[in-house]
Amino acid sequence: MPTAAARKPAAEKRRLQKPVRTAKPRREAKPQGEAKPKTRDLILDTAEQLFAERGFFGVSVRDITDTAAIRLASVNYHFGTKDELFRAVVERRFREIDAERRQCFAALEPRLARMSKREIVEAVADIFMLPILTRVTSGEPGWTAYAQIIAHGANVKMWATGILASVLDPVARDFAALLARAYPKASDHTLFCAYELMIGAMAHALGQNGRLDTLSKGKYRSTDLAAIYPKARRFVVAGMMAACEAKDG
Amino acid sequence: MPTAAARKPAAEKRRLQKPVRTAKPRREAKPQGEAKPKTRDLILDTAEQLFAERGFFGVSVRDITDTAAIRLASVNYHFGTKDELFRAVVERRFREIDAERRQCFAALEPRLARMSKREIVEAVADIFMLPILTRVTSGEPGWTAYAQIIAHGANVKMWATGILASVLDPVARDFAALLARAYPKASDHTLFCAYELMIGAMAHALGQNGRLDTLSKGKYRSTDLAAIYPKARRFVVAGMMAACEAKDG
DNA sequence: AACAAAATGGAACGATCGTATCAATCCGGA
DNA sequence: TCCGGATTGATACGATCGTTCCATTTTGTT
Repeated sequence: MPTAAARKPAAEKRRLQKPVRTAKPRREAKPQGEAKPKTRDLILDTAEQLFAERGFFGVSVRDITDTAAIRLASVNYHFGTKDELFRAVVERRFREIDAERRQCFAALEPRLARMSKREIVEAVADIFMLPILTRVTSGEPGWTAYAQIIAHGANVKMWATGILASVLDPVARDFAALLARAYPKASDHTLFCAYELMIGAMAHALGQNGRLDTLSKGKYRSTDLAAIYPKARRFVVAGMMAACEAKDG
Repeated sequence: MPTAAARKPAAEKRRLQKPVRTAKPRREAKPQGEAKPKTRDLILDTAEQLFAERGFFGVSVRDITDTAAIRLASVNYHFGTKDELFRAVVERRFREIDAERRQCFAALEPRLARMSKREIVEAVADIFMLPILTRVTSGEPGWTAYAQIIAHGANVKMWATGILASVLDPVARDFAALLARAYPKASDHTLFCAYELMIGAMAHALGQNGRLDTLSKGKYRSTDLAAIYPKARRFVVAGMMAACEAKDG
């Protein structure tokens, strides 16, 4: 069990003592188009894995560099601070997911007028889940780690309204707007609640927290998302429809 | 933004260097029945608040003692290690919640045979939520913090299968067994999935992560659980029924 | 081959970490 | 009033934290 942590005032004080950032040589994106982004991606992959397991504060930069067998200065060179590294870890995967989601939205738009309420709600669930689900089940462990980081962060105010807000917010509005097409008379409160409840249920499933394993004494696995998703889909579709159809909403 | 963290091998190494615990004078429970549990409860309250805000690794013992204006040694005296303090924080509230839930189960048992599927599923949602919901909405901030700690931990494998497992596990089985009374033909996989999906949705709402505030630009508040719960209840009841009624379950 | 830029290796800084020690103080029962 | 255990104050220790610096090596381009 790891133990240490950091005191908030400390970091602030240290930063205040040296306010002038010494214009360090730091790359934003690699100029070479293809072959050798070794260290940078290795840092991202390793950090992603460790952040997923123990959270931002549970991982030190030295944990990452030791695991990846690289030197401490490389992290500072490529990413600057630990915060910026975390942000880079999240944004790398998010870009890919977000692009696919936007394509799905665009493809859906012309068909929307002819879709039933249920079909629209099913589209909300699928557009949210399928892009990340297919990647998680594809086998690349990085996507599982990313899903866990999001599941983790979405349930902590500090992250959900902090670093992750820029990632979570725009999509949320898109989804709520889509829900509104099925339920134009539902209030914003109802739409946002329905969406957030879906997020909670889906994130809990995506997080692969191992509870299904212990509850079933090893008979089922929380990593078997292929078996879980059909049930999760039914759950959230029925849930969102029930929430949005309430008279008082 | 706080920064530091701890390296796992470090704590283990340190513990290994001094394996003999020097039988310290540490109380398990206060002998005095009433008036003066000042410091001990102050530590618990402060730790609870900070753990809820930044998580276990985001809070140092000195954060707690500084905030509470007490001395560092008192934490070690009353609780031993930081891990034991965290466990004590969780278990204090859990005992109260768990007792009430067991009463609810007992009170429900004689009526179960005459209840509809829907009524049983509604009972699952209510018995899970109402004990903690009434306390959170009662105004004591400690219960909000506790809810956030659980919401946080339930979505991280490390906690959900670690320290929190002893808290989450027995209740989960009770609830799954209750669900099985409504859906005797549903598989364990279906029942556990339905229950866990409810946990995910409810925990996300209980966590009061502030996303409802930002999404609605301040119009609604994620802390207004009285407005959210009716919708969450409809959501999870419909969701669990839909999940359990699937033919392939 | 030569050279500037990109990247790494190695070491260090000061701050903070969890935990422990121990004398001084508090406090209820005798 | 006194006394012994419960509790606190003050301080310390070694380890680890995030971050930085600079000399050295690698690398792409001329």
